[in-house]
Amino acid sequence: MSPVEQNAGPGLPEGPYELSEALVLAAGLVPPGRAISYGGLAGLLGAGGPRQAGRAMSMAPDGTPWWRIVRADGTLPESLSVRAAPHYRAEGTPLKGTAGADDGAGLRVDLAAALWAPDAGARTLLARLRAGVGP
DNA sequence: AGCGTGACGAGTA
DNA sequence: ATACTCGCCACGC
Repeated sequence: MSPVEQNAGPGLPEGPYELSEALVLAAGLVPPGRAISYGGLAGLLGAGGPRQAGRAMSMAPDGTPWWRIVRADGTLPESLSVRAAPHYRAEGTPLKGTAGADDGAGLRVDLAAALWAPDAGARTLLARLRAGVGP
């Protein structure tokens, strides 16, 4: 099964989408071991901005891989970083400066290495999200 | 309407 | 690398 099918399943819900909903769905397309910034996620949708992406993640339902959406510098707020640590370890997400806190505080994702570049399938789904969020 | 807040980001010192 | 400022923009009071 392809990574895209694994994450997107049979297909996206019918639009139109709330922007926050589209952002959550887009986050769900990010494969394990990869990551993208809040601003980057919004950029892929061509709508909203980093602050909206952050707010969407804060409200995201369980099951949303929120730890794959990080700040532009690869960090997350401390409390979130601690909760994200086990996921990064399990997914083998490229990290930078792994030395430091063992509790996962202050982790920094190596975005240069982990940055998610949507494949053809994901780009198709993103295009559908873009089309559904505008109107 | 104004005003503070926030899972942001870029620029400057 | 750290600290601080500004711009951003949706929300809630």
